[in-house]
Amino acid sequence: MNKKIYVHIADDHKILIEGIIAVINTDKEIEIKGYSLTGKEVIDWFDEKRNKADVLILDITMPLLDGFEVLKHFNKNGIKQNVIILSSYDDIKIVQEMLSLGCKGYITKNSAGEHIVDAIKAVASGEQYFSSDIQQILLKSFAGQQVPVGDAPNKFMIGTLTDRELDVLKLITKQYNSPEIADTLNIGISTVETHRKNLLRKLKVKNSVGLAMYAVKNSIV
Amino acid sequence: MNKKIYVHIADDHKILIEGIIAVINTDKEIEIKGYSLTGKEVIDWFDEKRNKADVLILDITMPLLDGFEVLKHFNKNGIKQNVIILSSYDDIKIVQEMLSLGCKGYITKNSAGEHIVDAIKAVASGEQYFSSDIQQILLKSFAGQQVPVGDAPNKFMIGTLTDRELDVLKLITKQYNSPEIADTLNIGISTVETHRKNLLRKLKVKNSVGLAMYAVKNSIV
DNA sequence: TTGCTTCTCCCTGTTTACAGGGAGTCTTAT
DNA sequence: ATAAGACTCCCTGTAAACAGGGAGAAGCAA
Repeated sequence: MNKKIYVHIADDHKILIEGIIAVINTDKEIEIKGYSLTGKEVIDWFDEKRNKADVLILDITMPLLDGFEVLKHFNKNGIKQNVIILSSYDDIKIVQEMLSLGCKGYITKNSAGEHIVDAIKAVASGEQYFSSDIQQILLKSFAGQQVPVGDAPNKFMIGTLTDRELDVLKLITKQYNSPEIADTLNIGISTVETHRKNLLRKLKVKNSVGLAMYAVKNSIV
Repeated sequence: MNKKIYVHIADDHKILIEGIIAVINTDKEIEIKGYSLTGKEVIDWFDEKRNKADVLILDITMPLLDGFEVLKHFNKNGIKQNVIILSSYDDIKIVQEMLSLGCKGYITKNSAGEHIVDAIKAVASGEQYFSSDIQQILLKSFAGQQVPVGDAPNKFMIGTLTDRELDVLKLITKQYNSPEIADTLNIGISTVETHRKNLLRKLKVKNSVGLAMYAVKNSIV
């Protein structure tokens, strides 16, 4: 038998984590090396505490920092980490975004537990792994005439949004006003309004509602 | 040892169900008698198949029919069923709505797995059970001067919106401002703003972005 | 008839968003 | 070294949204 595969799990629902641990523990080859309930905990676990894991099971929706931000942090700091996204989202744009951020696997929470075990082993050995529903939508996006039709300009613009603009946009969709956004991001209100102006201009929408609708259509939220 | 407690689980995430089963199986007193992935499956399981369970673990967010609809169906058909809500929502209004619909327990997915076992045993013996975070917000709602009983939570206000309010809401999502909406509907700006106020109050959102997000989530647009 | 709801419109304010500028610092790439 | 982009903050305004009231007309049901 080869050496054990060490796994870290990040999800904001503790019950789900415990469940996954229970499922995984049926396999002698895999060992859980800790878990996190927020994106910040994940980063701390890998950064400050210098921990290591062969595979990170990562949820997208988490407090403080979400899965996107975690992967961005890894990339920015040159951390090479095998990541399997475990999410309830099966949106093609989210999957593509995660792939471009370097995740090695993507399974939905609709999957059976055994698939997690399969995914972990596959990714640990350098392969990729996608649950069947994700495989299907990936195939469609390749075979079919590429993504939804109408928003060619939008799709183009999404990449041109800066990190900070995305931060502001996400908070706008949470019904934060400018002072609240400023407070959350620790920047001035003027700065928030500058980002707002640039968002309105870049995305060619009229007002905050347009920003929110854009965010929804493009699965930013 | 007394007789076993039979439990049915309903959640749209199969992984979570498997996890809960794994956690519950550590307790000899409790036995899983089936699970459902949608609200419709739950109703079928209890109705058509004449199955019984001492406790139903019920998620709120599910396809076809959600947790609210399941409880409403039980009430309408005179089915007395011990229900524990297992949800990621910790909103006081949702908790109160569920209590008024007759649920006997409410635990969040942030809870530890052992709390599920505790909750099942408590509810099976006729008691109520709330996880600590739910207890806190319930206490707050009693202690604080806020008594938000009158209105149901977001998801169920949709039926209470009037035709005119829906007209306004749809135009808001198209990034119309109040003067433009007034012009489109041939009514006064004051009237539009009255509808806006009522929408904000009924749907319990902060601003137009909240209205737009609500419209998207509830497939109004 | 009485009561309820919807739809309409008005009033007085305050707060926020939007428009259109400028400008300094910092990092990154050429 | 210079240029470009990102991020930050400031200014002056106007337009719109939000908050909390009141109130009349029409329709419908108990």
